[in-house]
Amino acid sequence: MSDESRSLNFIEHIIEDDLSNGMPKDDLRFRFPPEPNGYLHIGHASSICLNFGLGMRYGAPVNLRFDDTNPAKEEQEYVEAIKKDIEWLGYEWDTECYASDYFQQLYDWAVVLIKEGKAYVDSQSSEAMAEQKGTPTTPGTNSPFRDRSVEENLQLFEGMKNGDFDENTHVLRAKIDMASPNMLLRDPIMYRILHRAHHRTNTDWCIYPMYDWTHGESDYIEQITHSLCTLEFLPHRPLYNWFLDQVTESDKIRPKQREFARRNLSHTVVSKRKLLKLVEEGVVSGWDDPRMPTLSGLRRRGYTPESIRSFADTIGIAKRENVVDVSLLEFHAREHLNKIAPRVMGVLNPLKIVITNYPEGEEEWLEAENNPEDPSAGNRQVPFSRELYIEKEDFREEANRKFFRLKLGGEVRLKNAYIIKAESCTKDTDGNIIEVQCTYDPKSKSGSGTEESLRKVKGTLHWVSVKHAIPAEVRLYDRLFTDAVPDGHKEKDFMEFLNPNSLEKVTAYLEPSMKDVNEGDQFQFQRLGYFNVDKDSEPGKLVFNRTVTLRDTWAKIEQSK
RNA sequence: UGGCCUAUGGUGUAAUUGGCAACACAGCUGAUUUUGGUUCAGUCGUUCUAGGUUCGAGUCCUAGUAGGCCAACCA
Repeated sequence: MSDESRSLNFIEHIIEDDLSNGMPKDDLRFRFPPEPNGYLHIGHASSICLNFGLGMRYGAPVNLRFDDTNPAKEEQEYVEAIKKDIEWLGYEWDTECYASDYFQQLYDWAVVLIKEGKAYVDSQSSEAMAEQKGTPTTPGTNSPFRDRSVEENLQLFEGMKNGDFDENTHVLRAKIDMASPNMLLRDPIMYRILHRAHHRTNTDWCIYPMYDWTHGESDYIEQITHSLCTLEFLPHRPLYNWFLDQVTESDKIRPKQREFARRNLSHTVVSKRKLLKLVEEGVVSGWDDPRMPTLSGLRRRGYTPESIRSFADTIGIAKRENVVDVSLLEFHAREHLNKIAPRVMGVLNPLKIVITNYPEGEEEWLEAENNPEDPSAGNRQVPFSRELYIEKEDFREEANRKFFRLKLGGEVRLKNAYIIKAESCTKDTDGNIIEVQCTYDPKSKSGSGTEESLRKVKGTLHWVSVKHAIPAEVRLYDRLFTDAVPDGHKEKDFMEFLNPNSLEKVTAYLEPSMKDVNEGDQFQFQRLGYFNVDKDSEPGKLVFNRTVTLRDTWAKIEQSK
């Protein structure tokens, strides 16, 4: 992938600077460090594309490291889901690592810190410690246990490790500065007691290291050169460096943490906590509900990895707050799907038309192009007969000349078939149009080359033959939230902005070529949008998801009225 | 109100590091089209404010304003 024309983002500038200041290119190493406590979402995709993209750009290894220091929240299920998502995106990690692999090393280093008088066991309640911590505007005060002897600390810490104490009775703290203007430097907790089984170390440990103590040291152990994280960790950087100072040897690479702004997507939320709430409250069917901004949801919805990668590449990376409009993501989906999705005809909202001058009982199979963007996709046959379905919206009894569709006395082209003219229509007792009687011009057959077939008529409609149509469930999705930034309101909960119409299920009628499709297959239903086969499909009962509609300038004209 | 970060069209991101503010999306016009799709052409619109340094400032300095982050035994 050559992208020489693309300008560098600020992270790449930092790396280029390091390189020109003598860092050997071969030293470069990155990592993607998810916590296995939830599913990856579109925000993570940016981070994945950043780190793995850097790896590809510089030919550097990228580790996948699970930040699994909290057995209370983390599960193996998430590990598997995360690996699947990264592979799906098309990236390969160098080494699969776990912070839990480093528990012993971390413990040994903690003992060293205690011996050097740089860490101590505090035996207060969390409330008491919180109180002593002070506030951003007032300094904290020292813990009464801050000056315990090294021997006592060592003994207590070992007791903690051996499971001699209950949870919440002791913690190990770094001895830094209770008056620091940076709250994180006010004697941060390094270890807490947790009598919990860990998904990998089981019950080997009764104490678990905290994020700050773990992350930088893990980077150091793996010899990561550039540890990239989101902006909320920026105040952690001095602490990251302080911990690194305690262990770094001069002949080894000292990782550097740099921070970028997390990407927000409009009309959704990207926070594991909020997404979890949607799942738990049954607002969506699960983490992979096609309305979810999770990678598994987007995948099920029909977004391709290519489209997500090009999206991530386009929005780039920077340090300011941002809300990327979801229409940009949709653009990338359409751009890719337009190239690869075979075209088929399907009617979502059927209206029956009868071609009165077409012989009863007769049918013929017409040639249809599979993809005008890709001639190698070939052709297929679609059946034509006397009774057809078209979209309800494609017929009006009367309409002005801007309406390029079927109206009484007017002509349209049926895609791949004939030119028809609407002669009359029938209504039910409520006045709803239930059938349109049309005539066709037998000489106007598509591709026949006749003078009639070359006539220009303004509208072209998609259609299916009633007799040959396959009914299928089609799920039409809309934005999950009605507000562009549902969690951006101080007084209102994001749940108040849920879109009640984010899912509509209809029975559609599809051309018979769709009989043998498989889960995940993607199509363009002509004039409607891109759809894929959902995993809920069963033999004889197809289910489709609408990935995204086609660009619809007609809808815009209608809306603006 | 302590510390830190950020501020460029409607949105996102650039600007050869102090030298003509650009790219994509969205919007709007038009052309092409057997998808009101695609494609093509065009168009709209931008450096938070006030000072300062400089021949020259989006970029550097000062002050202000606005937004964000920080007081979990979460990450």
